[in-house]
Amino acid sequence: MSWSVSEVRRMSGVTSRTLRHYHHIGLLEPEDVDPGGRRRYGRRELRRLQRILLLRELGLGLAEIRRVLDDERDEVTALRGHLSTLEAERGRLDTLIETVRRTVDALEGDDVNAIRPEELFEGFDAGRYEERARSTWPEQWERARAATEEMSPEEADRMRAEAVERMERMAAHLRAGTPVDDPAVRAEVADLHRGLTRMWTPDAAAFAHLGRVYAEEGPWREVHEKVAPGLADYQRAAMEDYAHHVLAEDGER
Amino acid sequence: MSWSVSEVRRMSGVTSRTLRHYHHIGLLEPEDVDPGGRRRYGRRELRRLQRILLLRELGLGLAEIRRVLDDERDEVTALRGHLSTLEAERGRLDTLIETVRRTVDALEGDDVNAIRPEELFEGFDAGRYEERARSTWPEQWERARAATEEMSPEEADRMRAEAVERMERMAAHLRAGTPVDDPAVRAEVADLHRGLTRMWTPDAAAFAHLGRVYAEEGPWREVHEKVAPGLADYQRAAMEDYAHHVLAEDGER
DNA sequence: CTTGCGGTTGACGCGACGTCAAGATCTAAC
DNA sequence: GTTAGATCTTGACGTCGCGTCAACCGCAAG
Repeated sequence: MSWSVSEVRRMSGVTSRTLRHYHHIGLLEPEDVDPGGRRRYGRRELRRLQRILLLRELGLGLAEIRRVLDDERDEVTALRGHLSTLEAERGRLDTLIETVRRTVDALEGDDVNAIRPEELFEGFDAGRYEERARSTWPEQWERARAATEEMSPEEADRMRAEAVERMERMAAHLRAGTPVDDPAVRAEVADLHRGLTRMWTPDAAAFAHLGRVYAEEGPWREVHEKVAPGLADYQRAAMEDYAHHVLAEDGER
Repeated sequence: MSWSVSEVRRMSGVTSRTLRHYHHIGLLEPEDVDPGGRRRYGRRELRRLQRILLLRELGLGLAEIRRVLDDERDEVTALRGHLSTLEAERGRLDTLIETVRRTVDALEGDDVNAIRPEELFEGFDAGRYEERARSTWPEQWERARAATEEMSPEEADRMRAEAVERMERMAAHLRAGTPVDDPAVRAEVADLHRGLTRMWTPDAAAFAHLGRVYAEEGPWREVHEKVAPGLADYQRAAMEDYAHHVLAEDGER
């Protein structure tokens, strides 16, 4: 008793292409092939196909399925390994979904979540930092002061708005659990760095220091934390990573 | 101010291959290409790359990203669409994980979940059905009776064990939410059908009827429900589908 | 003899690149 | 000027599980 491709197709619902594929990769060989080259499947093959389909439905890859069926690799072990893969995947999806949802909310500007720059920087007093900046990098401080002085109010507003946008994007990375050395975060920090070069060009040490200043207790930190909890520290870590691995000459691999 | 491939790589962490890929598919064109053919990226391109990386991190495909960036397609709309895709995917994963977990439990034979055939068929009385079977298909009933009479006790045990295994597999399909016309379920039912042919060869009507008998109130149903709630009805549906679409000549497409 | 069915073997396509392989070009050292 | 070495280029194949043509072949019925 043996069955042709179309009979197997009718019985099991798999397409002939799938059967050919399984034959090709040696996962399911026909019982025999008649002189005309047509495949014939016996009872054993149908049982095997049945097991293949069950395991496939459970999400195992064909290579893994072959290992289970041929090497008689322990099915339970294989499935348990697969299970943790699946759970990790679901965890990834969970945070991804959460991140996308928040990003949508932020972009929508729901009035509730909307952060207006004026409000964010309200009561902001950089005075405390001026002193130190002036004494540590007097030249850069002078250039920065000159640059900000030349700015029109509209320009200043736009800069603040841009800063908020950057914070929002950074917060998205933070919520996604993206490591600080990920390309996307690197690109973001690189952009921040490029933005700063309009006033001065911080080297590795200065850039890392700036990150730490942002994260210190004080108005800078508050502004960041108002956008998202943990943002200040996250950004500091990202900036330090950038300083070490990108700006420092000896930091590259 | 422009940057070479390796500079961009250092800044953003993307590989040169990725940049070439994005160039190839027109997602990110270099600002210009010098006479030697080397790519150079400007500030605009870096900003674009940054947005690409953010959207990619949120799980969007490159085609979708291009649509958002070029046609200025609404970012929020795109993300919301994406969000529902992600949520559907997570739902799929949820049931998949649950199914795999239960399958592992069943295979492990945790003593707790182990269903011993003797126990399952304990107190089983097919007598109520014999009457009807004998009157409806007298010939087949006679063949079945003869076949079972010839069986050794070991054979009978093995048959019961096989029946339990089949029920377990069916239960896995049920819990996975697999539709009854899925290849994997078809293959399972086909196997059941082949098993029956050792005694007789039911046609479409008889096979569908057998499915309904299994699902009726009574010991057959109880045996199935003991393995998994809903199994009796699920199997009936699967058998009816098989009868209509596979066994019936006019049922195929 | 033709038509049609059911089967066959390639081969490309998908998505987002990784990974060689072979050659071209730029930079610094000699 | 030459040459080594770093950097960069363009192909092209591999991944995973098949879907989807395209072209052809053998067999039975009209």
